[in-house]
Amino acid sequence: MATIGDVAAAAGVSRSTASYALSGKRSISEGARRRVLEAAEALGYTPNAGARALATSQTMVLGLLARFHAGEFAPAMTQYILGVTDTARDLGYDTLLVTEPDGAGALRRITDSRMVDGVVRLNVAHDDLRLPVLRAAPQPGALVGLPGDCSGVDVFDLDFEQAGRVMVDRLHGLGHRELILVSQPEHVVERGGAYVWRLRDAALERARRLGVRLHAVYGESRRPAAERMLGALLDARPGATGLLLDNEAAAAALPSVTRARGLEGLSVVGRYSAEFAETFALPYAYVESAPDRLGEMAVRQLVRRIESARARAEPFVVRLVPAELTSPPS
Amino acid sequence: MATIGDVAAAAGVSRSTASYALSGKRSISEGARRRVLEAAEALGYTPNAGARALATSQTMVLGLLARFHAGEFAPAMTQYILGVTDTARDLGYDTLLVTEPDGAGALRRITDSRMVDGVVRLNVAHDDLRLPVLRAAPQPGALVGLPGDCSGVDVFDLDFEQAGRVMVDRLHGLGHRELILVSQPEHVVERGGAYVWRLRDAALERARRLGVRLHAVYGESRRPAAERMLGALLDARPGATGLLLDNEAAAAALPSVTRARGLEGLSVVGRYSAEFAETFALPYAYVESAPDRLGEMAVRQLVRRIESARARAEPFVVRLVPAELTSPPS
DNA sequence: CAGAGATTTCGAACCGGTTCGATTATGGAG
DNA sequence: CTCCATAATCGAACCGGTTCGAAATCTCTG
Repeated sequence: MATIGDVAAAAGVSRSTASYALSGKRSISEGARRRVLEAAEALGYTPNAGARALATSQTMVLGLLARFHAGEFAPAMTQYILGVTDTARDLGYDTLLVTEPDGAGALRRITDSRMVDGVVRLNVAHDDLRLPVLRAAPQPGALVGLPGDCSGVDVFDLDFEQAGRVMVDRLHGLGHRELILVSQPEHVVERGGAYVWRLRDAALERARRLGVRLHAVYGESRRPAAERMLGALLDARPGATGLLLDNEAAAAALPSVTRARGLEGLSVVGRYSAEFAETFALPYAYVESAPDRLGEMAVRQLVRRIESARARAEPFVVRLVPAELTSPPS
Repeated sequence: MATIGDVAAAAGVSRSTASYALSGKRSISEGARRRVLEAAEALGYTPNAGARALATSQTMVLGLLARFHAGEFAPAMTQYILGVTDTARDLGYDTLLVTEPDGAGALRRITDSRMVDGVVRLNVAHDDLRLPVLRAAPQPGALVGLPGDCSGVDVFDLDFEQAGRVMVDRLHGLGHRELILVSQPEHVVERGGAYVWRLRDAALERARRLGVRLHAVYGESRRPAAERMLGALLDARPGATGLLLDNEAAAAALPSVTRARGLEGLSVVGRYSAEFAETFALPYAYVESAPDRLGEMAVRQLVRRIESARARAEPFVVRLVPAELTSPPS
C-alpha cells in the first residue's frame, strides 16, 4: 500500500510538499502539484486513517449508540439508523455502530480511545446510565430522545406532550367523549422510555380539561397478544368511541380487529412514522414521529460542534419538533 | 487525556516498560507491573486507537456493508445487523456501518485507508459491483448471500434451492396438487436478488418432477398492494390449494385475506425468520432464514482469517445452511 | 545588479503507541 | 570473589501522516 512518502518520491518532492499539495493548505507550484496528484493517482494512494487521526486528532467517524433488543418490534430503528448514517456520510463522516448490552463500558472505550469525533445516542432513557459517561467524554454528544437531565449534550426529540394533546384534541373535535389510549408495553416504561408517559400524561391532562374520559393502558408489542388485548379492551369499554395508539404493534393489529368486529364507528389516531403508516396501509390520522429527520438533526448539530470551535461554545439545545397531525390516506 | 508516557512517568519506568507491563508480551518485575497498572488505573489511561492502529496495523474494527432502502419492508435487516455487531463485540471488534448508496467508493475508502481489519457484506447481489473491490482489498471479506462468483471471499447463505424443494415437498405431502409461489417483488430480482430465483427455480423443478402444478408470481412488498394482490391471485387460481410465500409482506398480509374469504382449507408454507413469525403470529409452517445466525457465522469466519495466518491460507468456503421446516405454533 | 519581498520547498518535530536490540541489575555456580 | 546466565529495563526506531519554521529560489524594484 502506497504511503505519502512513496507519492512524494514518485513526484520528486519532499513528504511535506506532497502533503500540502494534496491538502491545499499551502500554495504549491502548479508543476509540483500536478506531479503529486498524478503520482497519488497512479499509485492509488489513500491516506492511512490511523496515521491521520494521530496527527490531526480527528477521525471523521461518529459513534452511534443504539440499544435494540432482538425480538422486539421496533420498526423505527432502521429509520433512525439510516437517518444518522446517511447524514453522516453526506457530511464526510463514517459511523461506528455500537449496539450495546454492555452499556457505559463500550461508550467509554470508543470515546477515550479517540475512535470517534462525536457520539449520537438513540433510545435515550429517562435516567440513562450512559449519559454521565457521554458528558464526561472529550467529544460532543447528541441525543435522539429526551432524558431527565439534558445538560452537556444536544437533545432532539418529538414533542410528545404536544402529540398527546393533539391526539386528544382531534378525537374531541370529532365529538368523541370517551377515549382509550394504548401506550407501549409496560416494560418499555420500566426501561425508562419517558416518551411514553410524556404523551400519556399530557393526553390525560388535556382530556381532563376538555371533560373527556380517557382510559390509559399499556399495550403489547407482539402480534397475537396485541390483537387479543385490543379485543378485550374494546369489550371492556363499550362506551369508548375513540382510540389513541402510541404503540406500533397495536396500530398494525387494529385493522383486522375492527374488521372482525365491524366497529366502523371507531375513530383512531396513531403515533408512528410515515413509513410505518405506508407499509401497513394504516387508514388512521397520525402524529408522525419522523425518526429519520430526528437522526439527521442530531448529526448536523453534532458535526457543527465538532467542526467549529465557535459552535462548541454555544449553549446546548433541546429541540422538540412539533407534533403535527397527518391526515389518513383517503 | 493520559498517554502511555504519562503512565510510565507516574510509575517511574520507561514507555517501553509500561507498554510491556500492560500487554504482558515480555516479563516485567512484579513491582513495576503493579506500579504501571496502578498508574494506568489512576490516570484513567486508554490507549489511543489511531496510534495503536498505526503501530500494529490492526484496528479491531470490522466494516459492515449493508444496503437498505428506507421505505422498503425489510424486517430481517436489523437481525442481520445485530447478529454481526453482537458477534463482533464478543470477539473484541467494533463495527463500522456503511449504508451505501454510493457503492464501491465507500468500500474502497474504508479498506484502503486501513480503517477496518475485515469486511462483512450483507445483501449480496448476484453480480455485485462491490465484490471486485472487496477481492482487491488487502483485508479479508465475508458475505451473507450467495453471489454469482464466490472467489476470494467466504460466503454464507441459506440453501434457498433446498428451501424451495422442502416447501414444495411439504405441500405435496399434504396432498395438494396445485400450488402458488409468491416471490419477492420483481424489483428485488432486477436488483440481483439471486435468492429469489434460486428458491423459485428449485421449487418449479421439484414440482415438475412430482407432477404438481406450480404458479410462480412476483409479490408486492407493501401492505395494501400485497393484500389486493393475494386476493386477486386466489381468485384467478381457484384450483390452487397450497401457497408458498417467499415474501415477508405477503406472509404478514395473508391472515387477514384468508380470514376475510374464509379460505380455511388453504395450506401455507413460508420462508422468513423465527422472529418475524413470532412478531406477526403467523400460523404457518416455514423455512427459517436465520439472519442472525448467518451474520454470526460470517463474522466468526472473518475474524478467524484476520487473526490467524494459517486460517488466511485456507481455501475460501461457501457454506449454505440447510433449509429446515419449522412447524407452525399449535 | 543589489537587495527586499514574495513564493516555493524542505527538514525536522510531533502525534502515541509497539517492538527490537542492547544494556544494566540480579542471582547462582564455580 | 569472579564470571556467566538470566531477568528486567531502557533507548531508539518505526508506523504514516501533518505542520511549523527556516532555507532556497524567484520576481520585481530602485
